[in-house]
This record gives sequence, C-alpha cells and structure tokens, in this order.
Amino acid sequence: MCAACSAGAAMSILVRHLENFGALDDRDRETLRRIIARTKDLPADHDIAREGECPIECAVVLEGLVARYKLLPSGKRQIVAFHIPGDMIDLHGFLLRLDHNIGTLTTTKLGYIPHEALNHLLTNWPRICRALWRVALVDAAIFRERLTSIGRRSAAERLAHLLCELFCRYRAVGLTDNLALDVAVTQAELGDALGLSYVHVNRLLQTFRGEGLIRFRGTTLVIDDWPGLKRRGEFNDGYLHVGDLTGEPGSERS
Amino acid sequence: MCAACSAGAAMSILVRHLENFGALDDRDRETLRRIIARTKDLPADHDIAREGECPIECAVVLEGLVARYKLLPSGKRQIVAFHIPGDMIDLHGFLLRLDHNIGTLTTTKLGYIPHEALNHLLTNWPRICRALWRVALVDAAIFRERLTSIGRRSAAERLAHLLCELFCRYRAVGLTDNLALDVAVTQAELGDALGLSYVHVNRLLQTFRGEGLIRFRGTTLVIDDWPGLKRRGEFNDGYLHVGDLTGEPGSERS
DNA sequence: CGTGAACTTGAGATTTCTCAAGCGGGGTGG
DNA sequence: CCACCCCGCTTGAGAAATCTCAAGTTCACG
Repeated sequence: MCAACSAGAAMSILVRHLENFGALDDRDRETLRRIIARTKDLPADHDIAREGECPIECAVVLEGLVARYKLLPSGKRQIVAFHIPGDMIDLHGFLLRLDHNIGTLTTTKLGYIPHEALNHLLTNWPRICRALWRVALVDAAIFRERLTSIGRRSAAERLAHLLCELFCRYRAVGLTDNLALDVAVTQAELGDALGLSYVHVNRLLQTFRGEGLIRFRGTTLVIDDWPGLKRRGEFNDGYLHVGDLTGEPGSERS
Repeated sequence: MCAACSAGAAMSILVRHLENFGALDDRDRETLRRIIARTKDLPADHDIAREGECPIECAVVLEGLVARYKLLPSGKRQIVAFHIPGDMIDLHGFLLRLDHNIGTLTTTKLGYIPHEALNHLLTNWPRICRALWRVALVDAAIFRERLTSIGRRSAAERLAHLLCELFCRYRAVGLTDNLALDVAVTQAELGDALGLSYVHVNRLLQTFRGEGLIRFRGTTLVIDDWPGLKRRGEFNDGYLHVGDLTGEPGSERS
C-alpha cells in the first residue's frame, strides 16, 4: 500500500468516528480530512504527554492504542481511558495542566490538529462542532460507566463489560471483522483499567473461554457469543450513543 | 433572614465557585448574579432528572447536596458524582439523553439558568466562558481521580481521599468553618460513591476517629488532623485546580 | 539458540462483603 | 406529652472475592 493511500485511509477514520455523533455533509468531511496537519508514528509504551504538562496540540489516534493513566506512589497504575483509532486526545486540555499521563500501549500512528484549525472548526463548522460536543459528552458517559463498573460490578462483569465496550467502539469506526477485533491489549493492561490484578484477569478470561464467550487468536479478540458476553457484563450500549442521532434537542421522547 | 437576602446570598455562590476558575470583573459578577431565572426548593431523596430524559435546563446547586447516580439491575447503586453548592448540573446535557439519574441527598435549593441565557454567556462573556470551560475540565479531573481511587486505592485511602476532596471543594466556595464542614452525607451514600459497603465505611470512619483524624458533630464533619487525613488518602489537591489553597487551611480566605 | 515479555498455574493471605442483630435519637401520631 | 417507629449508625462473625507471591511455560524476536 502506498504511503499516500495509507495516510488517506488513516485520516478518514476521524470522519468515520465523528459521523457516529452527528450528520456531516461532503464539505464537512472534506474539511475534516484536511484538518490533520501532520502525523507521527510512535512505538509501544511511549508517553505522548506527561503529568504537569500543558499540551498545546490536539491529537487523533489514527492507528494503534493509547491510554490515559495515573501512577500512584505505590507504583500501582490506573488506566482511566483507552483511546482507539478515531478518538481525539486533549480536545480542550490546553486550559489546564495535565493531571495524568497519556501513552501508547502499542505502536501507534497519531495525527495532529493545530489549535487554530480546531478553533476554526468550532466557530465555523456547526455540524462538526455539534459532533465534537457529542463526542465529549460520550467520553464523559464512558467514564461514568467505567466508574460504576469498578465500583459496583463483580470482576467478571467488569471485564465482560469492558470487552463489550471495546467491541462496540471498534465496530463504530469499522475496525471489526464480524465479531473479531484486533485489540492488542495485555492482560495486565486490562487489569490496570479495571482495578484488578493481572492474575485474576487471566483466570477470568479463561473462564470466559471455557464458557464459549470469547477466544483470543494472537492479539485479536474473537467474540463467540455476543449475547452471552453482553449478559455476562450487564452491558447495554445506550451510554455510547452510537447510532442514536436524535435530531434537534427537544425532539426527545419524554 | 429575609427571603431576598437569602436569595442574594444563594446566587452569589455561583460567582464564588466560578471565581476559582478564572478572574472575573464586576460586570461578569453582576451578569452571573442575574442569570438564575428562578429557584426551587426540593426535599431530600428527590430525583431532579432521570435516566432517558433530555434535560433542557441548566441548574445550579445553591444549597444542599445533589448526586448523580446509576442503579444496577441488582439494585446496587453507584454515585458517580456529588454536586455541592455552586456546582452546575447538566451544563451541556441537552445534546444527549441522560444515562443516569440526578437526585438530591438532602433538602436542596436549586437555581435554574435558561439555555438561551447560558448560550448568551458562552458567546458574549469570554471570561465567564473560560471559567465554565475550566469547570468542565475539573469535573472530568474529579472523575478520573475517583476512578483511580476506586480502582487502585485501599478502602481507607479511598474514603480519606473523598473526605479531603469534599473539604477542599466546600472550602473553595466558602462553606467551611475552619476545619469543619456540614456535609449531610450518610455512610451508605459514602459507600455508594466509593464502591464499598456501608458497614465497611462505618468501620473505617471509626478507625479514622480513633486515629484522631476526623470526628462527626451531628452532620458536620470536623477534620482534626488535616495533614494526617491527606496522608491517609494520598491526597494531592492539584487535580482540583483551586487557585493556591494548598497551604495549611488554618488560614481561611476572608 | 537465548532472552524477555506475556501468559499460566497453584496455594495461602487479605480485604472486604454479607448477614444478622442491637442501639439511639428525632420526628410523628395518638 | 409521651410512646413508638424508622432511619442511620454500630457491632459481631463467618463467607466470599480477589490479591500476592512464587514458579513454570510459551512464544516472538534478535
């Protein structure tokens, strides 16, 4: 695949992501494809931004997997968010200093959006702006859902729930192959995201395999029983708001 | 106290809150004091908005305590956020349906801001707009901090950390009396916020009391050893971005 | 081949939960 | 005005979930 084609395909993932959050027309799409000023390839386990910094650029994950995480004095790590291709990082972070780290989990291709371009988008492209707002709100919803998972669901439910969420998010940007997705996430990373030890994650995954719910083929996760996995994780995709584009506010049911 | 005076005092808490997030001038302050169209008094344990709704107004907590929470099929509850006086609820929620409930924990006075007024603020009052952005970012930071608390800190650390956070947030809006604050939160609610059973919360609070860290005088929490409590909760107030209230709180802002 | 990272397995330790029962004070109906 | 009742707090004890430590295996990669 030639570099230009690859880059083109990579850019369009941002469009695919945003189209889940509001209708865009051809001019919107074209604008978005041009918005990424430059790209950068990063190795795995490489920090993109560190605590205390004040990032001045907005990045988009084009390929790979990125995590926001906090490190505790004890050395423990909490992954507070995964960013998959299409996700934007630090949309408005320039107003405050970062209180956590952002780093790659796998080799990753990042696209950078200059802040002026972003501001231009927000003031002159209402449909895109609206979609960006929705993205921000859904990000918050994902946080709340993870919080209740960790707080009130059992380890097995948590894990199943996270796998369901990842599947839905990958599917929303067209990165699933039927019921398979290539999430190159380690068991330790799953543990760090769920507040579990990696040993326990390992055992739970084996249980799920034994129950015929999922399977790993290398780094790709194969979901063998999607309804079963959803049930196991009490998963309801409503909070992701994928594909429920309500029209103008006010057109809601009561 | 006359109703007008009480209302005036109540309105100004929004100003006090926002001033923590950016300098405001007299015109900004005056605008904010007028922004609340009407107020409403609610009893304890009363839902303000429910899952599936699409709130069309923005509310400000003037007095009392409000929580956002999720209910699981098992009947368990996770409180994902506390809103104390000065906090805004549903700042931009009108773009999406609610994926959780919002309800009072105590008797509460709410102020409502019409959406037109809010939009006017966002487009015509840059300093206020900036402060509102910062508030939204700090809310997100609070979520991340709670997530890592629940995920990776011990029960005692979590609880101490939450108490520290509440103290700092109350202090930021001038609702502390030296090292005492009136948070009328039950032990069960603390448990629901921290992913713990109320029995365990009870035991931890007793431990803290035994260690001379805190004390309850009715519904008011008295912090007897602030440095000790911070240490117990690995608390660092950086994520709250509340000016430089970092020093010893013995010297209250006047 | 050699090496390291990720995964796997076992077993005991620990934290936290659940169930169950008793206590206390403030509000309410008689 | 008093007794009662409910809600929130307290205490005890066994149970369950999850962790930690430790060792072994596999596999991709240099």
